[in-house]
Amino acid sequence: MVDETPTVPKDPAKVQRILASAMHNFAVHGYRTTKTDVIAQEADVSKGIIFRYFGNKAHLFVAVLQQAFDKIEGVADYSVWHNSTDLVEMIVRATKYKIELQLQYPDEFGVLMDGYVIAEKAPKEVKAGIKAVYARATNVSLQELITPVLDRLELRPEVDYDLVYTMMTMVMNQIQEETKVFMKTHPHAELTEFTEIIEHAKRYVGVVEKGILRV
Amino acid sequence: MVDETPTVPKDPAKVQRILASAMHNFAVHGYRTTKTDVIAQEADVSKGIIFRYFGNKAHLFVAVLQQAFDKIEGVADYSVWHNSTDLVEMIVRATKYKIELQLQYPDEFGVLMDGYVIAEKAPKEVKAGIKAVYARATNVSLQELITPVLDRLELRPEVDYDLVYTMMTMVMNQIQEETKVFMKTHPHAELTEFTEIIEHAKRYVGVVEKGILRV
Amino acid sequence: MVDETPTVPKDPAKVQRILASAMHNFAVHGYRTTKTDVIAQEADVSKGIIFRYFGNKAHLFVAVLQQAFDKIEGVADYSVWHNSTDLVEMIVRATKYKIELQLQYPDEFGVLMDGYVIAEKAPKEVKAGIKAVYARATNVSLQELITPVLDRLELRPEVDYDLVYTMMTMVMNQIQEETKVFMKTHPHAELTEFTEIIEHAKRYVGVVEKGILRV
Amino acid sequence: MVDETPTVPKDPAKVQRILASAMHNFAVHGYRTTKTDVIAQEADVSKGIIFRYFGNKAHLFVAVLQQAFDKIEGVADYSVWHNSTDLVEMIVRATKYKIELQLQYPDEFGVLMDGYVIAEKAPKEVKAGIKAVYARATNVSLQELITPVLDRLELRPEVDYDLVYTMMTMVMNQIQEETKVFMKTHPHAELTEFTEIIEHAKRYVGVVEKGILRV
DNA sequence: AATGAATGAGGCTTCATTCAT
DNA sequence: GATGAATGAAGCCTCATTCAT
Repeated sequence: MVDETPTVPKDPAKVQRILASAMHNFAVHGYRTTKTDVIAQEADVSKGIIFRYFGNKAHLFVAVLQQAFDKIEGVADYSVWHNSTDLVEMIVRATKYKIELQLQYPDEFGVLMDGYVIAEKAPKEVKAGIKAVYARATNVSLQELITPVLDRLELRPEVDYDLVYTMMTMVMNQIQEETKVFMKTHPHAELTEFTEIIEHAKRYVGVVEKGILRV
Repeated sequence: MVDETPTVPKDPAKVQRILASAMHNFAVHGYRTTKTDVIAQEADVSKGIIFRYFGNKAHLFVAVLQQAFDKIEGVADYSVWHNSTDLVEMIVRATKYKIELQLQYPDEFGVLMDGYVIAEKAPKEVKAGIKAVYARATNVSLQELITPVLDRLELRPEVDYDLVYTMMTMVMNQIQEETKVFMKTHPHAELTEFTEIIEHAKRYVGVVEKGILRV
Repeated sequence: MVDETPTVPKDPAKVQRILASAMHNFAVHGYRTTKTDVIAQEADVSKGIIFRYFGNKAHLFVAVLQQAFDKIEGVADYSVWHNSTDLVEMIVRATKYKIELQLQYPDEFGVLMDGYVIAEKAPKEVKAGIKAVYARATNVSLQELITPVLDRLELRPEVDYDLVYTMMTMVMNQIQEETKVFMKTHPHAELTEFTEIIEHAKRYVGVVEKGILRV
Repeated sequence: MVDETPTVPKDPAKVQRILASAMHNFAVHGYRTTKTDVIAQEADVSKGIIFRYFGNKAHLFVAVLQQAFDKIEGVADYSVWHNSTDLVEMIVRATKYKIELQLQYPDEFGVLMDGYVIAEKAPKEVKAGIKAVYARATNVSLQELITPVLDRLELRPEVDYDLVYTMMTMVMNQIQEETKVFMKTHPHAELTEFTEIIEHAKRYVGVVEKGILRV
């Protein structure tokens, strides 16, 4: 990894305004449709400074992606996940927490959500950068978070931890999707309005635990 | 629904070649990266005719999306889904069938997969069109396909059909994802090479049916 | 050598107008200072067509250089040089002829004159192209044109053909320089107004033949 | 002569560093390709001061050109030229001396060499300035240096001093060119390696004196 | 009706110049 | 007076769309 723009002193306030503006635009409009002019304008900086700070649009995108990760990662409170006695409690906590994050950092979530999708279609200059960010970011695996909870449970013999991990991922994805949909129709919703989704989460995990069939 | 270009007589053969070429390009490169020049060239058609037939690139994309749906929809053999005695059998049949479709119509699947993602970021002219297509397409619900099977099962009291439907959707999405990943690394794979994924499908439905916990 | 822009049909009239406009601008203003907008405007074509035809500014410059060579080469009448009985006659003919060419193709001469100078400072993409043009162009050497004349002369023993060739090159360069200066102050001069320069040429060759010292 | 920036107190050390840095960059990369950032950086000076001291890039270039002249002029030892008994001796001395200068001040020579070429293509703001420098610089004419030597020689009747002067200029130009070529392939050559070029110089002057024809 | 060459608005990027500190 | 971060005009190039043939 080469530092793209060797040592350009950066005004942190401006860097943040640029990243915020870019974050928002990339999240809402995607990579290609976002114009550097607009980013500059919304960040209340000159167009030139973007290139001074980030080299080019592609690098800016990668920086945005990285910041999205860092921000989410930085505020992530894994204790929320760990100290649960059962999967339902865990999914409830996790869901609440994730929704809160999403309400607080909607653009960061937006960018991360389709960052990988974008990577495929993106000019190859961005591709590598994006993949690098994602690679660096996959340190904390959901699997190891679930493990302690599973250790307290007695699983059916044909069920291994990997299977549970995958099932929980499915549930999280589903909740994520429901959240996304709800947020689109209720942009200014607060956590309390998501009770229904959390109820869903419980039911999904209920199925994962006990199945749908009467014994 | 607006008819894009009022009354233009169209050569069906050319329409098909254009749609096929556009389908492939949109699937592989995405909307913005795909160039009308290339579409025209691969369709062995003049560039002008694309605009005469479809008005503009956005409309063409919507038409492509529509055709993707129609094609998939047209070949869909719902009997495959219906006549199953249990969910595992159903998911196995469905998965096999879906993989076959994907192998046969990779571009159609590709376009449909990120059509909705694209919709968000797309110039608003396309947005409505895409949504319309997806709206029209959700007629045949997975739910009603599952229902006959569920009617034969005895469910736990707190489980309703909607819940099962959602759980099965999750499983299908997961399988879809696994298939996509596998196909990227094995572009010319045949159905027989997907046995592992089908095994996964079975296990996922197993969990949905019986849960992970030892009774 | 790769054909830069595979098979773009070109309107010869426009190609010529572009080349002419570019030729003039490059000759007068140099590579960097010349703007593609201006070239297009003066050629009465759209900006886009320049890139359609020539790929980019660098390729356009090389094409201009090549055409300058071709044009000069194409009209070059080497018999003018050959059939001379002595060096003075030869230089007179050659000078007249070269002046005529310069009056007729001032821009071509201008471009060729500092093409090599430009090459040094030019973006490296142009560099190779320019060198290639010059390499291709050095087929007919001045040396072999002079040789037949020299064969008829009796040279002093310490003088070889190479020396004479170099001396004649110096004289040609000097005449070239004088012509350039004169043309700058008399842009619309005709051949008859160059008699003084031709007289100079005679005197220079006179010195080359007989020296300045009284025997 | 316009004083570019009326009355700005200048730190002589910085002025020199700027001029040196600019000299080198202009010599190596040419006017357009040279960036003020790089000049400032290499001069270990802020970019702002360049504009405070020199007004703009164009004026800086003129100043550089002027300094190149002054430096060369300042170290020029005309006695080298004067006290020669014949032209060959003179050209040998002169050539050696000029090569030494060139080895010592390559950038100054480089700038002067294509300063005039640049003048033509330069933004007209510079044009006048450059011409002014060259005009001021041609005070000491080669002609008057040669004159004393010529006074000792007996010339053929049709040969006047002007003619000799021009012939000697040609020779000097030729030598200059050969030197330039040699130095490009041998950047760190020392004077002793230029013996061949000096031999050439002798031969050229030999021809100027005695001609190529056997009497 | 079809063609595909031509158009030009619009995007990214550079770099001389300014000006707040 | 000096600094160097910030500015934005200006340049190159792309590609959806048009229109003469």
